[in-house]
Amino acid sequence: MTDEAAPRPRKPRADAIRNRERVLEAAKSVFTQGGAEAGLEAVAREAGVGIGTLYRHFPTREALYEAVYRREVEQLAELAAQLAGEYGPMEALRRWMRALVQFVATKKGMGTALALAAHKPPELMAYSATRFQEVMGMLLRPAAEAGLVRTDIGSDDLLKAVIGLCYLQDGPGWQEQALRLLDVFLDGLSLRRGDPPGTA
Amino acid sequence: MTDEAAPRPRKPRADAIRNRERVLEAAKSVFTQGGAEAGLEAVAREAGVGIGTLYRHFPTREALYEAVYRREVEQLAELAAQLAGEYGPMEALRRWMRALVQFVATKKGMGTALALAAHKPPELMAYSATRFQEVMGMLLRPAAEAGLVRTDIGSDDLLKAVIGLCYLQDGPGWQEQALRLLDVFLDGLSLRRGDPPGTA
DNA sequence: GATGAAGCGGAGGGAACCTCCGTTTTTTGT
DNA sequence: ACAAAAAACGGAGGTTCCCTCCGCTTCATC
Repeated sequence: MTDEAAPRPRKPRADAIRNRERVLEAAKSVFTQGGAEAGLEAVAREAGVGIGTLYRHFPTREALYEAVYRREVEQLAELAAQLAGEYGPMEALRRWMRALVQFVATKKGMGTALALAAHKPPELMAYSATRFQEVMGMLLRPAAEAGLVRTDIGSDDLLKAVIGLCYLQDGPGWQEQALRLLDVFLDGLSLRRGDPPGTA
Repeated sequence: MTDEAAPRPRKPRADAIRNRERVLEAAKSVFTQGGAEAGLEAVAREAGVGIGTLYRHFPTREALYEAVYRREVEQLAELAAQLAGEYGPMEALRRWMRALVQFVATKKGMGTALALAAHKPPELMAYSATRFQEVMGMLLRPAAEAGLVRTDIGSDDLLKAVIGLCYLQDGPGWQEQALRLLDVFLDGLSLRRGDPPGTA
């Protein structure tokens, strides 16, 4: 009942962190390839850890799904920063949005599974939507300031547009089509016509 | 290779039909209560048939999901005809839309599972959307002809509205809220204000 | 009724889930 | 550098569910 004093929290163990990361990597790979209901033991094997370790880090299947998802969102956000440093505003924007299409693509196979398990996705959705919008803004602003794009389209519009483009489609070969439509859209967004946006 | 002549198709057995129906009924109950990943043996038990029988009728879990879903869509359509005979246009419409809300409610728990399993849902979605729209039209037309509702709202709008109402919400107590919103919406649709829509 | 096709049931082999605990690794204190 | 203890590891194995297979029963037909 007396509140516990400072019990000197330990530094987290290095192998624990490493293993956690490995499992996430493996899970992403396995789920992407084998569908969302792939065996967890397969994930553990791929990660080179015991099944017990997997369960300690992610007590339920759903927890694992969620962690994978969050990690990918984060990586996508980091990609934006990287692209912004490497390319001009327009090209960075284009490349990032392409990556976003692919992200959504893999999620259509797996994210549905996420939605199923628990009903925690509301918070998750909000989280990723916010995160993505931040990133979009980060990429969009420089382009706007350089006078390269229309200024009446906000990052929220842009995000919705991409999601919309992806969710309208469904057949095979769909991804290509979505990417094509994305290019059209970005051309429309751009203010300078005529010069090929091509390589760097 | 020679095309087969008329091989005298047999009349389907009575017990087979009966059992099939029983399984569907049981599946609906079990899935609604215990979630979409409830054991299939539980379904068989509830239906009072052997597990083998279940698997003969529905070779995969997903096939069972789909059949349950289709059946419910069909029942909901029949309900419309019945309500149209029993109540006035406005009341029939209201009652049916309430049933639709509840339908969507159960589907949020189970339909997601449906989406997961195979990627057949595009066709399923189209099917039910079409079916529902037919029914909506059937209920809406009399109300419109009797001058009870605005005529600038079509059955497609109405359907989308309900789905929208349901999908915006998520917390507990959500269903009540959706029903309340539905009432508001229907009041807005109606041309005669002031009289309580209450009992029959 | 007789007959045989169609359907029924449930035992059982296999796969996946997840817990539990003896062993190993890492951190911390000296 | 070393020892002690906390934390994490691995995987055997109990449990649960999946789904096939086949001998028995029931129904439609003749």
